[in-house]
Amino acid sequence: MAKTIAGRAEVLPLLAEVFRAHGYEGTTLALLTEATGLGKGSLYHFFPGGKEQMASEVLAEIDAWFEVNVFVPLLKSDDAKRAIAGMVASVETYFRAGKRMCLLGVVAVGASRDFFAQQVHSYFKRWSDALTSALRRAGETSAAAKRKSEDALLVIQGALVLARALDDSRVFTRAMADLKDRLLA
Amino acid sequence: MAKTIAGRAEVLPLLAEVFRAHGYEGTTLALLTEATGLGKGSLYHFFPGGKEQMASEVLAEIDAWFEVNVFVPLLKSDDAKRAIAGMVASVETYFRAGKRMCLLGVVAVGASRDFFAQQVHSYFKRWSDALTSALRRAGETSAAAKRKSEDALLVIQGALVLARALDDSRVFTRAMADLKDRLLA
DNA sequence: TACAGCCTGTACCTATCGGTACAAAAGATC
DNA sequence: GATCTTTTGTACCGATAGGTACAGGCTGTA
Repeated sequence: MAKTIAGRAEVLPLLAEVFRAHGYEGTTLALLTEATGLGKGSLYHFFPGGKEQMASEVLAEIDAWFEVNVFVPLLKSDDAKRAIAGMVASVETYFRAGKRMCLLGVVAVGASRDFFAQQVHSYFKRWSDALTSALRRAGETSAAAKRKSEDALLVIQGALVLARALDDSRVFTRAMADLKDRLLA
Repeated sequence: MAKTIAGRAEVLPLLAEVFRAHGYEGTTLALLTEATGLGKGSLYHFFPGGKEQMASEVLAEIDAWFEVNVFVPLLKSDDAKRAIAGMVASVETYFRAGKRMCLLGVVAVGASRDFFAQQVHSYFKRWSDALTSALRRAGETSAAAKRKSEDALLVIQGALVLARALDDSRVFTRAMADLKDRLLA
């Protein structure tokens, strides 16, 4: 019982890295068994829904991480500016200073978006709403907060893409520094 | 002879749309034959290198389009500000107001980046350099021009990702309007 | 109309895809 | 240690992947 849950919790991050690196369509069962050390038997035991279920659960886990570490602080913190700065810092560590892609973004870009449209939409919407809330509490007008929050999300995604395209993670680091300034200006 | 070249020129855009919509790994020969109406025989006659060659030539064609319509104007125009505004307008039409993905970005994000790293890198680097040049001529300092140009590229990519994730092309339109203001400020 | 190219459709190839079946193993429970 | 459940490896499945072979059709030029 306890073992099962523990096993799942250990396996999900490994699956996540494969999906991140290869995208949904590029990820094969062979890649997944290799990365986890688990045979197909085990994988399908834990995830009877196969590849699609694995991706969906990985997405859910990432979502949960952001919920706890990013959205809630943004929504509940007494010090909104501090929460915003914290968000930028979290994002920077989470994406390994630009060396790690955003799986939600990767999925959004591919054809698999249709399968996970709901999860992808919800993730970005909730993030945007949380940041908008913090921005308003930090003194922005409602309209400005909304615009800035949308801008922030798109800068993060774009910085990840460009850093990878140019194979230069400093692009991401610089963008995060600029973003922080712009959000707290 | 003439027919061959014409055929190629007609086929490439059709291939491009398939790669855009499905990514490199998600694109299958079946999809490609369906989209072009050409059988495998014809496809392999034109592109003996198969899927990889098709993608590479599509990338090259897109690159050429940007070279002519974006990079050169940015580099050579007498009126730098006008050229920058023109770039934003071109980008907006090219990406169909956010409904069309950037294939170079899509490739950069996937595992296929390794195959096309050179082409992807060159595209973004040349774009960035061209925009930097225009910004300097428009009165920016060298450092500010470089930063703003990098920022512009990343905003474009990010806006495409976020617009697709939220399934709302207005995200892209708004981002382009903001971008124009920021570049010409 | 004959001939020489280019072009195309069909059949076929092997490897791998995602997924299933199931029996043996390994753990837990008593 | 016997029994019952969870976990695993292996073999296998049909479908499809990307790619090749090649015979014939089509096109121009003469």
